[in-house]
Amino acid sequence: MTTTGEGTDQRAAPPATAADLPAATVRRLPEYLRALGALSESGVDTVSSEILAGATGVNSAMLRKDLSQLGASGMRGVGYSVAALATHIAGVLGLTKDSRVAIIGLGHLGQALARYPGFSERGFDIVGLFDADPGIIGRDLDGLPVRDVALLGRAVRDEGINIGVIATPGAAAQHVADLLVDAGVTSILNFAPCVLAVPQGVAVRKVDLAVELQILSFHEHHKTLGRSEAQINKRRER
Amino acid sequence: MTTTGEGTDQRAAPPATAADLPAATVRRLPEYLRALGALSESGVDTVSSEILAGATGVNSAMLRKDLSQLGASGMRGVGYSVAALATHIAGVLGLTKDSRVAIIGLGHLGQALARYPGFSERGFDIVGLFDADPGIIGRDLDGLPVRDVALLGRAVRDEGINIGVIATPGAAAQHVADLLVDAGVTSILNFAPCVLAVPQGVAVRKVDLAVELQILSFHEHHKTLGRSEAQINKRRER
DNA sequence: TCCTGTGAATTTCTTCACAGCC
DNA sequence: GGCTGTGAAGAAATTCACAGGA
Repeated sequence: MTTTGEGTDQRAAPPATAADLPAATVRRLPEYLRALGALSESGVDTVSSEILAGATGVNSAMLRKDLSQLGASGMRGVGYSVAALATHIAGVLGLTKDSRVAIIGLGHLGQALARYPGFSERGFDIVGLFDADPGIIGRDLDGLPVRDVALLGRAVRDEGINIGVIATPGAAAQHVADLLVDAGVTSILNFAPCVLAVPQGVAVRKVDLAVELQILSFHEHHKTLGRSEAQINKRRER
Repeated sequence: MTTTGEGTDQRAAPPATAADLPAATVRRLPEYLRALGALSESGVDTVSSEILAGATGVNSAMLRKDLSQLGASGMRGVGYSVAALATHIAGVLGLTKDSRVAIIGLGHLGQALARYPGFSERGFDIVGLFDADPGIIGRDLDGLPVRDVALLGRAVRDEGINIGVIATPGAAAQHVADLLVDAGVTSILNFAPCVLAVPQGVAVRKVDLAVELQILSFHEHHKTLGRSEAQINKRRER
């Protein structure tokens, strides 16, 4: 995973809530949700764990275990209600209210993120764009102006921004993270190739595009040595 | 994370090679490499596991275990040679020879990827751009023309492309993956929001930007519900 | 003394396999 | 018969803790 910022909870057993879901389960929930959306559009209204697992590349027992941990419940002999399950997962993920996102750093990647339709489609409103480069400040991206990063803290407070996406060069990323944290943001998605230091309680997820390619490079490099293991891929008719 | 394509190895013990590295270790190697590069630029030439672990956000015992599995070896009482370790890791990852990458789908995201300097900086040469949209085919991106995706198979073979990056809409992704696989590509990085079916032996890694935000949304949603967390502000370090 | 390398313990994640309900 | 929910087993990943070399 390419992720940091997880909190470790060593507190004496509190009443179990959805907040106690294993990290591995949380990672899979968005995937389930996407598959459910696709099924829903195809007019399917009930689905078995076997089918849904196939559509998301996981084992069906794991899927059932994940769902039972949510408190979601299927019907024995029948399966899960697509609509009910989607609603339930969306609720657990907190997608019932839209999040307000700021993107900091509007180079090529930041601009692509700003225009990525997948964000607004899934309830993430991009409400602020910030950069430090005077040559970029003032530009307009699909109706949103790029503002000076010096205005970031105030904007976070005034505009209810709760997620920050950092797409700056590595050298600027820590400074931006500090600004976000000081303004009260507790969720950060970091595309810069560096590890961010943040206080406990702030969640950081990191996506490094070059890292992904390097992992592929490893597989490519060692494939000749007679291995395979893709296994998620049961082959499929096509 | 938000990643797939990892293998589970249930084969009877083959001669141990670098190819048998645990998936979790492989995922961390690029991160170590990046940190080593930064140290190297700062003129540091020896580093302890404690320091390097700090720079990459992992536990020092895990770092040592990872490195010892590579066959890399440090000097007791001293640490690791930054240069030697970087060379060693790059070798294991197969970064000694440049990879040849094709990007398929040149919407906003694909264009940003095509221009992302991090790829070429780390030895990934983008040598082909492909799209199905006549309005995009023929455009020029920093000197590379966007070609018709119908030419993809031939280009893979003629130009030695060994990694495919899919940045198309979800509906087109499986078709593109099939083209890549049929042409002999065995490493695919998928940005489309769907699970790809590929034969065994093909490595697929998936990056879904919206998934990352949804995971953050979960943390955001449950942070308030989480127990008091009296000392959310442990603050410190950086 | 400082730091690596590693067995053992621990925790987390995944799969199996089957009881129970429709 | 089909399918969920789950205890128990198994595998993987992580951390501990310390022996031993420089």
